[in-house]
Amino acid sequence: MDLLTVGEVAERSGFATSALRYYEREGLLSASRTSGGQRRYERSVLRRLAFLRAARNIGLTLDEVRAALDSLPDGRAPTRADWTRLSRSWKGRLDEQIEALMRLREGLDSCIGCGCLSLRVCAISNPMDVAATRGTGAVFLPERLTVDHG
Amino acid sequence: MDLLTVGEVAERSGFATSALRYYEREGLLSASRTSGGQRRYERSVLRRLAFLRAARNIGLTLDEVRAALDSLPDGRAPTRADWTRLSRSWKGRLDEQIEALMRLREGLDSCIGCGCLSLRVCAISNPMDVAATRGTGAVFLPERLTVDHG
DNA sequence: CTCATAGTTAAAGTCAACTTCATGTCAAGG
DNA sequence: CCTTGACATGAAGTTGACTTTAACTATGAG
Repeated sequence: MDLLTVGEVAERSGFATSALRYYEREGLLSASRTSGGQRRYERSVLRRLAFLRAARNIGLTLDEVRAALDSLPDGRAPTRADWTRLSRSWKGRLDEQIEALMRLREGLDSCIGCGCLSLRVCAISNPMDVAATRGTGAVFLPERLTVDHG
Repeated sequence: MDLLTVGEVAERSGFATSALRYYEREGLLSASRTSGGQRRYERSVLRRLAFLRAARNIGLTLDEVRAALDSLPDGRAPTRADWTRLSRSWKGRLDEQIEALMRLREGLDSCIGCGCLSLRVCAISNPMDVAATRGTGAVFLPERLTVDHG
């Protein structure tokens, strides 16, 4: 058997079938159809899904994943340059995230160390002064990390 | 003026008034009312909101923030023990997050270094082997970081 | 007293990334 | 041929953390 059913792809990739159909609607995946209308996937879809999972793990949105995938012309395999470029940009994002969290942790460490009795005098819990001088909004983290879903 | 209006609290805390009302509905905040029904906040609410923002920055859900705030009896100021306990548990969470991201970055580094031409042979893009032996789902990150909103 | 500004409510909308549901069709072993 | 389990679709539901809307009221400077 050369082509895979949606169930087989689901099992092999770890994505739910509903997710696979969703990705197809979103233009991230494609599949041929049987005469009866059922999806049949080529094996290469597994690589694509692996890429997708890795990207999602790193925190990319589906829009970003789509952009990355679209930068790889459909027929050909990704070149070394493609892959280097993509993974390097991912690394940059990871670097940023890690740095932001480490800064946060540093603040927390000094706060535990100082043994302050009240939240009033503690820098990490009472960043209003910072907010006052820098405007409202993000205090500890870069914008991107503090704006979640709302 | 001893008590603050919702607008003043919004400006000083950086939260939108709609967020402040939402927090009140959710039992995270409280305020007295004027004869006309408008909210009037005590100054201490600013500390509470600072705590809230710090916690949210670290990635706690509102449920978790509520639990933390509920562990501080309403009338009294948080003791040193309270504060140490809370910030220590936050640090643990940060440590975990940082470690997960660093592991991810390491995989990415080795992947860039190896110069593999195809996603097929690359560990970070093609974790199916791992998935096959460890079951489906999280590949690079601990469960908590990979399960987002769905 | 007037009027702009700021406040009130309940209910519905938003966003991302899916999942669930209702209803109906396909594929393949016996 | 029949049945069972997998697959199809569109529409609606889920989650968390808010925001927006609509319709109305309070506050306080002038």
